[in-house]
Amino acid sequence: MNNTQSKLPRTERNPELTRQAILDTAFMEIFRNGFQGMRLENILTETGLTKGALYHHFKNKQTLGYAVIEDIIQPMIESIWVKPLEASNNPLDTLQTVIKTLPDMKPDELIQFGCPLNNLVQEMSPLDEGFRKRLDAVMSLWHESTKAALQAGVQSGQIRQDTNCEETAMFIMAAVEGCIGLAKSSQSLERLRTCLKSISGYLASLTIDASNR
Amino acid sequence: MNNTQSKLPRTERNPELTRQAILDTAFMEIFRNGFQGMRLENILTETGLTKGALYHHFKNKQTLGYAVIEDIIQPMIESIWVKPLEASNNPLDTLQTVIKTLPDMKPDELIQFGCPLNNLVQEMSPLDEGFRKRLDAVMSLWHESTKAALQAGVQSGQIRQDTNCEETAMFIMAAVEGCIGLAKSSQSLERLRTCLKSISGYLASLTIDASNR
DNA sequence: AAATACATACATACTAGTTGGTTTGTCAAG
DNA sequence: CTTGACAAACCAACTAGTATGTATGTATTT
Repeated sequence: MNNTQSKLPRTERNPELTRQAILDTAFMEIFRNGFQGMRLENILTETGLTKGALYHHFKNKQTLGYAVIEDIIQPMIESIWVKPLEASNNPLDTLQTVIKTLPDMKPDELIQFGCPLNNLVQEMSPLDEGFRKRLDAVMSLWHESTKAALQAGVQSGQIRQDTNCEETAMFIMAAVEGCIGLAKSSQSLERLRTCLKSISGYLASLTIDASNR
Repeated sequence: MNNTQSKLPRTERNPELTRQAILDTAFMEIFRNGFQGMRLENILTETGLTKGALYHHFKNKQTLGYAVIEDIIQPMIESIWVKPLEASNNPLDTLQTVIKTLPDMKPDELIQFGCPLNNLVQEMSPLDEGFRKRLDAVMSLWHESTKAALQAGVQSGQIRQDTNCEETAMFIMAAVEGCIGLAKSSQSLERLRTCLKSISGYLASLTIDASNR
């Protein structure tokens, strides 16, 4: 009787669905055009909603942006990085796998628009402290799980004991974002793959057999 | 008699100075707020010019953006990376030096606003093909000089023969941009330094003595 | 169980401010 | 005296945000 399947049941009221539809659309608009380039009007036409609905659920454009970070981007990072690494019994291998399979998820979007998290960091961190804090919090989540994966590699004897996991984790994050960003200027999936491959090479250089110091 | 010292001589006419003043101011505004966030009005107030002057020298906002890439950002990349690497008789060492001394140039700006080139790549590449092409051209310049430095390292016997200089150069660029971008979310110069240090570590892993394959 | 009261979830219409861009005029230089 | 290099005033489009109205759901009272 009730159509919870359809995205936006016009006749019925479903605040949860409505809010989620706004968030999803806002995310894609921000992903494509940046936060400053996002137009509320586009969200309304794409969702079929009106200003009243939007401003009922969100105080203003800024807080809508905050909500996109917390409710869309953070869960995204958690599902791609945090959860797989936590669930794995060989986090180092999982880390390699995640990096390697990254371009397979949504190749077109990844090449064209890059990383939603990094995009917002680069655009909004210097402009809005509220953005910066929330984005930094997500980065910290990612950093912690990556660091833990490396520490597991050290404990399992896969990685050299003298590895600074804190710094190495940061470098891996930087490298991943750098690779994705680099592919954007050339719009080349091939370039992204080869660039990510270098990260694997770097990780390999941290293994015991690769060192003879 | 003529005051070429002052930025903008009001009474006299100096189209070259005027154009440069617009470009310089536009660059800083783009650097801080992004291209979409840049307001022509701000450029006018900061330069003391009017709409007439701006639209005399530039057709529209878009071509002003293009000119900033070609006349400001490209020379910047050339002076920081290309020229030092070309002039050096030990390009690999010079590469290390450039990376290491990067945070010393304009630390505050670098942490707060990141890399002007990468900022524009991330923001505008997906939105405007004209931007993408021009930005990709600058990236290619940077890539060529970095690749040449690595090849010099191979020829001098500092780097392993089996190194893929093309791919490694791309990875270094990605890593550099990634490190700068990472520092932005935390606004930490310290983090930038340690992150860049990891690039040196990676370069070290390419040297002959570090490999035992 | 029905009526009342109130809150939630939107829709419609409008506004104030912004912003890129244009038109026209003017002054200096070659 | 013609062209280049600006200045001043203006315009049309856009855009976030608001004011107001309305339909629907829900709790309370009787």
